[in-house]
Amino acid sequence: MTVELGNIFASAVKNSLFRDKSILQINHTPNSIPHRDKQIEQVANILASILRNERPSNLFLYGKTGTGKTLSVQYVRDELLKKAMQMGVEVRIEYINCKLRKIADTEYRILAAIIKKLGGEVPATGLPTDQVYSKFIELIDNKKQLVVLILDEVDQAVNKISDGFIYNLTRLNSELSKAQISLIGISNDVTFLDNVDPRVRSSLGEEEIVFPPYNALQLQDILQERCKKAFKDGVVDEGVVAKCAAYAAREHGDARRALDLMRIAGELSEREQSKKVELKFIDMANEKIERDKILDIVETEPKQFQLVLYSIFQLTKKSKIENFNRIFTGDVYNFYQALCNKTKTEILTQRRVSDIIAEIDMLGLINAKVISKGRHGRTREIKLSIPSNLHEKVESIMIEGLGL
DNA sequence: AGGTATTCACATGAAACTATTCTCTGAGTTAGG
DNA sequence: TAACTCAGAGAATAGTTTCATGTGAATACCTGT
Repeated sequence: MTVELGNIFASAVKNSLFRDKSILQINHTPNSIPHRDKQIEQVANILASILRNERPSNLFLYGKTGTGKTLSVQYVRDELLKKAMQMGVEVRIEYINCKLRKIADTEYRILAAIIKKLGGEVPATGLPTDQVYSKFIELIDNKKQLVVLILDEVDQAVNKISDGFIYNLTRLNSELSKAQISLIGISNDVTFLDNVDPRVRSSLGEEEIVFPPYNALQLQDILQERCKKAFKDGVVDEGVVAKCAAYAAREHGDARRALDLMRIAGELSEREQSKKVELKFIDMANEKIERDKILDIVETEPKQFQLVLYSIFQLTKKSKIENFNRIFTGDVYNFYQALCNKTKTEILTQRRVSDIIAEIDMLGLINAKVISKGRHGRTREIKLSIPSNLHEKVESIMIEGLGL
């Protein structure tokens, strides 16, 4: 039996609620950035010295996710490059996201990524790091120019690698004869500069700018503006935008989250053949985002993580039946060992499993709290924090993934 | 009763090891002149 | 003799093990009343 797809497609086109969905996508760069005037101005002020051919101060930006840091810097960068072009000033401003796994999450790879952006070539491995440094120097020092490196999510890089590499970068200026480098560090972690080598702190933090979270009203503005362009007229009510903003404001004012929510709510409304984006779709979108995130994590984590998670899963189940409500690291490890024997997998040390538990905690799948049981030692008390309507689905994914 | 010292069961840290992937180098091999 | 092949040395990285040290508070152990 053939399904009549023609109708589905036809109505999909006709009933589209979107004018331009890409406006709500996270990589979209809007041409105005509301409620960030002050920060943009500050960044611009500091970088403006480029136009006088002076090296700008190193700059450090921090604020939670989705507070417009990256967007603001990109914006200033674009404007500045235009201006510099007009004035014939030699500048390179390169943006590197230090969190991208396999691309720029180690000292070597960050350097390699920069070099690549500057037009050089570096093999993925096999070269000593200092050789990569000299290649970098060679590449930029051939003429008088200013090089600004924007390092997004530096905190990630630094606690993965050590702060030595930022120090190296700042120190590089003394080895350059013609060119000069400035750094712009961007971090989500407000406390990042506190636990970092003082030399790095003073050089990277020559100037600091804080991006506070958006409040619900500001988020509403942002959403309002984008919705006007992204959706067709009359599709989104005032109340819907307000609710969406309120949801995101609860999550530490994350604009990215708000936009995602809006976009997915739109998609869901379309799928349901609704003429408008209704309030209930915001709720559904919220659930869907959460759900997709969890399922994605569970599917993509490596086998050992799944084994540990599966152990926690089973123990949680057992604890409900037998009524002993608390689960500790030791319990998990025992179950895990048994599970490894059963699946003929090699058993990791408790040390490692302890770290894995901590990592699963970071991912938000469980809630692990270090507690002391007094004479009975110190452990993590572990609680599953996957909503119960997903349990079945998650369990089947793991069973399949582990071949149980 | 009130105070302190112990002790448990891991947490947390640092270093070292392993396997894999990749480059570079130089010895040995090959083919053409 | 130039070009080519291939093994071995050296690097980077991810994931782990080994060794070492840290730790919060329930309990055991005193002490003096």
